[in-house]
Amino acid sequence: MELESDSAGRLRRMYALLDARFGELHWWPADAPFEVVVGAILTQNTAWRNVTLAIAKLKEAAVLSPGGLDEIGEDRLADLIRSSGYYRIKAGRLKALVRFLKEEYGGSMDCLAAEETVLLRSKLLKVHGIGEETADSILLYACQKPVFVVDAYTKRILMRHAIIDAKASYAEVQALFMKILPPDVRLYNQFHALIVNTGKEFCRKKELCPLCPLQELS
DNA sequence: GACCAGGCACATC
DNA sequence: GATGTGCATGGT
Repeated sequence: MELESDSAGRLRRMYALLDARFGELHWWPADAPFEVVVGAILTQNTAWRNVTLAIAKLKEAAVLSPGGLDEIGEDRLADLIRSSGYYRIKAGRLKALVRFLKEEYGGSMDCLAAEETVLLRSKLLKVHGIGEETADSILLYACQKPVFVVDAYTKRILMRHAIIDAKASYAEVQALFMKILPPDVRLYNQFHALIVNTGKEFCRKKELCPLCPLQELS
C-alpha cells in the first residue's frame, strides 16, 4: 500500500511538472474523429511524421472517409499509405476497420461514439489489427471516452523512474493511471499527450534525459 | 549504414 | 503465458 501511494504521488507530480513545462497540447492532431481512427492504425510502431504524409495522400485522393476507404481497392490504398510503413498490413487493417464501422454502426462515427464504453472496447479488440493501444486511442481521442492510453513512451518513462518494472502488462499500467486519476477525458488526453511529447524530446530508447523536466522525480 | 518510430498477429515452445 | 519474428517507410 505504501508503494501504491508513492506511485500515486509521483504520477501526480509527473503530471504537474509536464503540464507546467509544455502547457495545453490539444491532442489528437486530426481534423475529425474518423481521421483519428485512421491515424491510430497508421501510427502503429511508426513515427508520426510518416503518418502525416500518408494522411495527406488520403486527403489528396479524397478517400479519407468511411465511404471512401470502403470503396477504394486495397492495393490502391496500400500505395497511398506507403509512407507510413507496413503499408500492406495497414491497408488490410484499415479495410477491416471500415467494414466493422459500416456493419456495426452504419459507417457513422457518431453511432460508434454513442456505444457504451466497455462493450465498444471489447468489440474494437475483435477487429483485425486493433490491439489495446489502438482501441484505447480510438475510445479516448475519437469517441471522448475516459480511457487512459498506454504506449511505448508511457512504459519507458515509468520504467526509467522505477514506477513500474519491465514485465508490467498493458492492463496493469492502465489500471495504475485510472485508479489514481478521476475519469476525465480532458485529463487523460492531456496526460498522454504530455507523455508522448516528453518521450519524443527527452526519453528516446538509447538516450538518457539530461534536460528532462522529470529529473527531480528520481 | 545502423538505429529508431505513438503495435499487432501469428507461430512455436 | 512467455518469447520470437515479420511487417517497411523515412528521419537522425
